Amino acid sequence: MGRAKSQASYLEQALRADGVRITRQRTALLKVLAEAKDHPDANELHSRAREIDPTMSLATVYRTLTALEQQGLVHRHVFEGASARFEIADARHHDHIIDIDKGEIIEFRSPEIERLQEQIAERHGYEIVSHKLELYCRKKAT
Amino acid sequence: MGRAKSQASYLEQALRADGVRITRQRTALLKVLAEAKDHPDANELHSRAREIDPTMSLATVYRTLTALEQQGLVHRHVFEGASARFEIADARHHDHIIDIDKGEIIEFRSPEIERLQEQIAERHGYEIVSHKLELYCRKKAT
DNA sequence: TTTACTGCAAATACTTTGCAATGGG
DNA sequence: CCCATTGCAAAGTATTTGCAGTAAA
Repeated sequence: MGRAKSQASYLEQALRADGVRITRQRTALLKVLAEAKDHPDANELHSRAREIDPTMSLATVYRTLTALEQQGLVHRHVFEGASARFEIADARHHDHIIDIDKGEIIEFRSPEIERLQEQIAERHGYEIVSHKLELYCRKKAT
Repeated sequence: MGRAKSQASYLEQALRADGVRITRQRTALLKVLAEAKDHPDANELHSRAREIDPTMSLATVYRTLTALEQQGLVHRHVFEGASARFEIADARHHDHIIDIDKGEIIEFRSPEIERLQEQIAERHGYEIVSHKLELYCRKKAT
């Protein structure tokens, strides 16, 4: 819980530094984001934030998320056939396994794949600005 | 051109085999798909097909694409912040580099990365049903 | 002839935006 | 006190769908 709290205040600092005002609604959303262990969508974040501040509107959730995303503080993931999901930007980049039955998201990291990606881009005369690797999976029968 | 023509009639065969009727509109769309060297979206396919059959509606484009996708004959790609793009399903799987300045799409293949993906899924107790690897790139300054 | 397919317009689903009121700094 | 931010409702996008008419096979 210390983790979540400090993460939230870190985000506030970062926003404030950019001349952004910390409102009641934003404090609530940041708290919800910092405490989320899953990858909630805007609607889910709205419900959770409403429990802290019932005046919070969905529009504000979207506006704040967009702002946070533009500062690079939050990542927006658009998985197949679903609405966008959000998570606090982590220092260490990771990709996702999507459990197509349960909708669960599992994070993973593969420096080895990243290296290969760089090589491929290089080979085509490009430099990677961002990338997306998603594995749509099903639990193994076994 | 022979390539495109035979590809189109192959798709017709495959559809027909499934009890799907080959209409004037569908013939036009299949032709357009087979001739496309890029990755057009529904709207673009609609414009191109209209030149062959002006009665073609956007709804029919979407309906036919959905049908083709369900038969596995066409792939739908949803790149960041853009509408879905379609291409005839290729025998050999490939992933994409997206030129974020020009919007161009470059295809590439990496059996090495595929192998690593399998390992990762395996390690988490999953089997991959499908995956998506997209490199959002910018031409190198050199 | 049968019934899958079509165009059209309306419906979705998610996200963004205009506006007047509110409140953070 | 000023202007960024808010809630609300309306507007956007991209895609899907209901319906009555049309046309493959």
